[in-house]
Amino acid sequence: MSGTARRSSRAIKAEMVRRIAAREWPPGGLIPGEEALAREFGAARATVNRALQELARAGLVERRRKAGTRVTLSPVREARIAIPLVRHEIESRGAVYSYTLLSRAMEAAPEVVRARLALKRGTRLMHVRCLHLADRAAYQYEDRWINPAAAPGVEAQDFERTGPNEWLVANHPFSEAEFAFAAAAAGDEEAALLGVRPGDPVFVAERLTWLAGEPVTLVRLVHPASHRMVSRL
Amino acid sequence: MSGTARRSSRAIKAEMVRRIAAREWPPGGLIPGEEALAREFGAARATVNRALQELARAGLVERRRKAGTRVTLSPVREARIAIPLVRHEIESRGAVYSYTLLSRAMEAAPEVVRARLALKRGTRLMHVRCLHLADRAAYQYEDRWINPAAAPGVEAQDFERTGPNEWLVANHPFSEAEFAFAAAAAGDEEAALLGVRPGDPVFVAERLTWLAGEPVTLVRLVHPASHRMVSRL
DNA sequence: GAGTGGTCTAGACCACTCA
DNA sequence: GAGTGGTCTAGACCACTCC
Repeated sequence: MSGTARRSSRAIKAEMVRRIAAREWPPGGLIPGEEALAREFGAARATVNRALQELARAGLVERRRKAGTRVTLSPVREARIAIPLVRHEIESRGAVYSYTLLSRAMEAAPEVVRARLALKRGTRLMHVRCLHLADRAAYQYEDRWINPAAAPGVEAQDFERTGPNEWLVANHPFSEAEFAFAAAAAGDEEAALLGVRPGDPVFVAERLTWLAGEPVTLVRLVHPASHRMVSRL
Repeated sequence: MSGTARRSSRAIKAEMVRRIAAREWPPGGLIPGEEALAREFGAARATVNRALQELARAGLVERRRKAGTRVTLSPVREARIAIPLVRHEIESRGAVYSYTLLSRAMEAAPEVVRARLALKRGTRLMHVRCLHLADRAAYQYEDRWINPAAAPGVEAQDFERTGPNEWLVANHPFSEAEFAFAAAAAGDEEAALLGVRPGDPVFVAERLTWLAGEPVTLVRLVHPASHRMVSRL
C-alpha cells in the first residue's frame, strides 16, 4: 500500500531539509531535541537520530552533546571526486592506453617518505617509477613507494606490463586514504618524461593509503597542466 | 572498566577490516551473513549491519540482498573534497582573513562564459573580481560571473566588505555544481596580484553552479602553487 | 550535576533479488 | 519461494559537555 513512505528516516530527513530551506529552522538556530522530534514525527528516537546524523554528514547541521543540534551557518559543501585507474581514465576518453616501467627497486626510504608513512628508520620499500600514456603521449608520471609489510608479494612483482596501481587495487585494498592536489613547477626529469619544459606548470596528485592502520603506499602522480580533474555534484 | 571497546560496531568494523587485509576474507569472496556474524561477535544484528554499511560506504565491500556481501574486487573509490568558504579556510589555519574588491560591474558576458553557462547572446552578468588574503598575503584570486536572473538582488550588492561567495552562500543555495581543478601558468595580472612571477605555476579551481537547472554563477579561483587541497577518506 | 546526542539490544517486518 | 540485507521500534545505558 504505502510502499515508499511510512514514517521513514528518509521522509523525516526530507522534511527537515525543507524546514531548513524554508528557514522555518533558520541558519544558526537550535532545532528541537531528538526526543521532541521523535514525538512530533511519531517515530522512534533512533529513526530521528539517523536522519539527523545524515544531515550532519551532509553538513547541513552541527551536533554537539548537551548543546544540541544547530543549522549550519554556512554549509560546507563537498565535491566527490572519483579515483579511477589511470587506464580506465584514458580508455574512457577513447584513447589507447600504454604503459612504460621506468624503474623498480627495493630501496631504503628517503627521510621525507619515511616520515609521511610513519615508518621506522631504515625500512626498505619498493620504489616504482612509471609512465602512463594516452595515444602514445605522456599522460601521467607515477612515482610510488610501497610498504612490503602491508603489501606482501610486492617483491615478486616485476611491474613490466602493468602498473603497480592495478596490482595494488586487485590485491591490497585500503581502508583509509589521504589525497592532496596541487600545482607545481616541473622538475627536469618530470619535464622530459611528460614532454613539457622544466618549470612549466604541472598538476600533482598525491595519495597516501592505509589498511587497518598500516601504511600501504605513497604515490605522486604528475600530469601536464592541460589535465583537468572534473567532478559533478 | 572496558571503557573504549565493548562489542561496538567500531571494534567489529576494525576486525572486519583486519580480516579483509589478512585475506581471511579474500577479494571477491562472499562473507558470512549478518545473522551469523552477529552470533559470532556476540552483538545484535543491527550493530553488525552498521559496521557492514560503513564498510560498504567506504567501498571495501559490496552488498546485495539475497546475494549477500562480497569483498570488493576493484573498488572505484571516491575522495570527498570539502568546499569551504575561503574565509573559514584561512581562519581555520589560524591566519587573519582580509578581503579586497578589485572590480564590480554589470557586463555583457564574454563568449566563453556565455557558452559555459548556456545563456542567450547578449545576456548581462555581474562580474566581480576580488582578492582574499591570509595574514595580508595573497591567498586566492577570485574572478566571478553571477547571473542576476538566478540570483536576484545581486545588482544591489556592492561587495565592498564581503566577497560574493559569502553573499551567495547565505542567499542563493545551489542544487547542482560542477568542479574542475587544474594547474596553469599565471597570467601577468594574476601573477602581480598573487605575488608570483608571470608563468609561475598556479592552482586553479573552477566552479559552476545551478539552481533548479538555471545557471547561478561561474567562478575561477586561483591560488599560488604553494596551495595544497587535502582530503581524507 | 544534568541534559543532550551516541550507540547497543532484541525483536519485527519489509523489500529486493536470486534461483 | 526463500534468503538476504534494509530499516523501524522501544527501551536502555553510556559519554560528552556545558552550566
